[in-house]
Amino acid sequence: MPSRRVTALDVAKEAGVSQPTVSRVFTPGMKVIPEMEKRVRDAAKKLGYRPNALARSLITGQSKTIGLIVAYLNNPFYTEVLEKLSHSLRERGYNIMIFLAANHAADVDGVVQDLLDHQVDGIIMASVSISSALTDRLKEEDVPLILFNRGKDDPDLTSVTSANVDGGRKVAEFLIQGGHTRIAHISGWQGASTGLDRRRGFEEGLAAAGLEPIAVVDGLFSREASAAAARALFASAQAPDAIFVGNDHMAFAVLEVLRNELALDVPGDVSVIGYDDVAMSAWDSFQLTTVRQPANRMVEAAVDHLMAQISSKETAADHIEIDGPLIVRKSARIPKGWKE
Amino acid sequence: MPSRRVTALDVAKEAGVSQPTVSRVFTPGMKVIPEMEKRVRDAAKKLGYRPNALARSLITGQSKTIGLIVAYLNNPFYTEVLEKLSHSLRERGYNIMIFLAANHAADVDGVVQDLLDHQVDGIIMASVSISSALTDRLKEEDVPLILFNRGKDDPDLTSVTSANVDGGRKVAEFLIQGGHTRIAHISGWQGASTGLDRRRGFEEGLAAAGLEPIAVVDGLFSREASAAAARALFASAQAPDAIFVGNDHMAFAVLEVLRNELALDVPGDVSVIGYDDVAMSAWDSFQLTTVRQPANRMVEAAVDHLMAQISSKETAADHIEIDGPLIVRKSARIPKGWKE
DNA sequence: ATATCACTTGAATACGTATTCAGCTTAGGT
DNA sequence: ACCTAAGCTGAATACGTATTCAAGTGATAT
Repeated sequence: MPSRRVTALDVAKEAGVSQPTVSRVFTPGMKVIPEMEKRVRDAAKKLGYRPNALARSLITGQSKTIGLIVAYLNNPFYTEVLEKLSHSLRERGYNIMIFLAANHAADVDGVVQDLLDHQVDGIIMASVSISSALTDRLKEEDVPLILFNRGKDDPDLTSVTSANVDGGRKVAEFLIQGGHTRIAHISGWQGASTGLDRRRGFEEGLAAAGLEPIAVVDGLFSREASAAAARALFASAQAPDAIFVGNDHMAFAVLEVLRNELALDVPGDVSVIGYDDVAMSAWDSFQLTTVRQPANRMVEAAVDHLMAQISSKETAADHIEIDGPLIVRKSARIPKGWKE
Repeated sequence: MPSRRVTALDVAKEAGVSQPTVSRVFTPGMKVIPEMEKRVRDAAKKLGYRPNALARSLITGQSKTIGLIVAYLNNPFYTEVLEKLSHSLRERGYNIMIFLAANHAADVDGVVQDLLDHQVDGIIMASVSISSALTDRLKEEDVPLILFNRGKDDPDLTSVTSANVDGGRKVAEFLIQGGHTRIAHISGWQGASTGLDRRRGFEEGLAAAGLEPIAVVDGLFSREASAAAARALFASAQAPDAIFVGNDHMAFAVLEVLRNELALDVPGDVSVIGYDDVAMSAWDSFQLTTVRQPANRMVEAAVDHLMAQISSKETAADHIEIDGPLIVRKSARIPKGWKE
C-alpha cells in the first residue's frame, strides 16, 4: 500500500496542469483563470490534497507560527490571556507553539532557541523576563518580540502591560478615602516590573497624602508566600487595617488566612484589595475589590503590534499601557460618598 | 546588509568539510570522526549555526511537534494538565502546537486540518469530542490520536481517562454510608463520556443499596448552569441532603449558591462532593470532598502511549483508566468509623 | 494587418536539510 | 605483503512547495 502523501504534483497531473498552477490556486492573491481553478480544486478535492505547511514555510520564510512563552499558568489571569491569544491569532491565520517556562534564564534561553529553530514569525512572552543577550540574538535574527505584562527598560523592546503605576495609585487613593491609616502591601514579585510598578504607584499615592505603608512584603506571586506574609503582618505589634495585594491570585490566599485562620472580618477589621480582576474575583466567596487588567484589550494590543512588526520590521518599539478601572466589590471598605 | 540565515553549507565551507558531514554532526546517532566533529562544532559556534527544524522535518517526515486541542481552560484541571503535558513532551524532545477549540464539530475539524497541514507527529485532544469522519481521516494520514479525559466506543481509538465509573460509585457509597437518603446529582455534560460515566457509576452505586437519585440535572460543565440547577433542586418539594456534582469547577458554584444564597450549612444541611481534586478544592474556602483525578499519571500514560504509537504505528489502541481515591475533606458528612 | 501590451501558464530553480550510494582510507587477518 | 571488511566521507538527490522568467495567448491600438 503506497498511499503516499498526495502532493501538488499529483494534483497537477490529475488536473492536467502544471505544479505551479496548483500552487497558485492555493496561494491567496494569485490569479488563475476560473476554468483552471475549477479543474485544480476538483482534482484536489478528489485526491484529498492540502498544501504542506512545512514546505511552504521553508520557501516563503513565513511559518505563520507565533511562539508563546508563559510562566505562571496557576494564575487564572494567564489562562484568560492564553484563550484570547489563541483566538485572536488564529483569526489572523497564525498558529501557536507554546512553552511553559520557569522564570529561570536557562529555561527561557532553551525555549527561545527551540522557537527560533522552528522559524517562528514572532514571539510573545507572558510574565517572563528575558536577558539582554537573548534580546540581542532575537534582534539579529529579526524576530519580533512582545513582552506581555512585563516591562523592560530597553527602549526598542515592545511591551504591553496594564497601567500598573496608575493602578497602584488608584488603590492608595481608595484606601485613603476610606479612612484607612495602617496600610500594608503584599507585593508582586519584586524581580518583575509588574510587581515593582504597582508598588511604586501605590507608595506614591500614599505619599501624596503624607502616608507611607506600615509594611511592604514580597509575596513572590505565590499563595504560600502571601499567606505567610499575611500571618506575619498580624503577628507584629501594629496590625494593618488595609492590605493591598499585588494580584488577585495572591489576594485569595490572603483573604482565606484573614477570615479562616485569624477570624477577622473583611472588610470590617481589614480591607483587602487585589489586582487583575480575574473571573474568580466576582465569585460570592471572595467579592474582591480589585483593579481590572483588561485582558481583551491587552491581547488585542499585543497582537496588533506583533502583526505590525512582522509585516514591517521597522515598526518602532513601544511601551503600551492599558488603563483599567478599580472594580469596587465588598472586600474593602467603601468611602462615604464614593461615586461610580 | 545581507546577514542571511547561516546554513549548513556555510558551516561546511568554514570547516572545510561537506554539507552532509555537518548534517551528521547535528544528527544524534550518526558517527563522525572526532576531529571532524570538532572542526564542525567550532565553525558552527563561530557562525552561530543551528539546524533549520522546518527543512529537517520536511525530509524526515518527523516534525517533532504534537498537536494539542483543549476545550475548557476555565476548568483549572486542564491548566494543570497543560502544564504537565508541556514538560513531559518537552523532555522527550517534542514541541506543542496548541489550539483552544469550542466543542463544535466545525471548529474541531478546522483545527485538526491545521495540525495535519503542519505534519504533527501526533495529536492529543483534551475533553473535546471528535467525529468519526475525522478519526477516519487521521487513520488515513497515519497520525496517532489520544483522547484525554474523553472516551469513545471506537475500539481502535486510544483514550486516557480516570476510572469514572468507579469514581462515581465511590461517591455513592460514601454518601450512603454517611446516611444520606435524598441524593441528587448535578452531572457533567451528558454529551461527554466523562459526564455519562460518572453518572452511571453513581447510579449503579446507589442502586446497589436499593436507592436512586431524587434528581439528575445536566450541569453542562458550566458554573451558571450548575448554580441554576442547585437553586432548582432546593425550590422543589423534596430538597436533597446530598449533591454529587460532576466536577469541582461546577461544585464550587454549587457550594456558593448553597452557602451564600440559600444560607445552608455544608455539610450540616447538605453534603457536596465534587470530582477532579483540583488545587482549589483544598483551599480553606471550599474544603471540597472530591474524587482525585491524578493528572500526573494520566498525562504520563497519555504521553507514553502517544510515543509508542508514533514509534510503532501498529501499537494497539487502548482504553486506559487511571484509578483515583476519594479525597475526604469537609464538604460532605463523614460516615462514622470511616477509615482512611 | 501589424505591433504592443496585459495576462497566464509552465519549465526551471531555490529553500535547507537528511539520506543513498560510491569511493576512499585504514585496520586487521592470514 | 595482500586481500577483505569496516568505517567515513562527499557528490548527488529528495522532500514539497513558491517564485523567477521566458514563452504563449488574445486583445487592443495604430
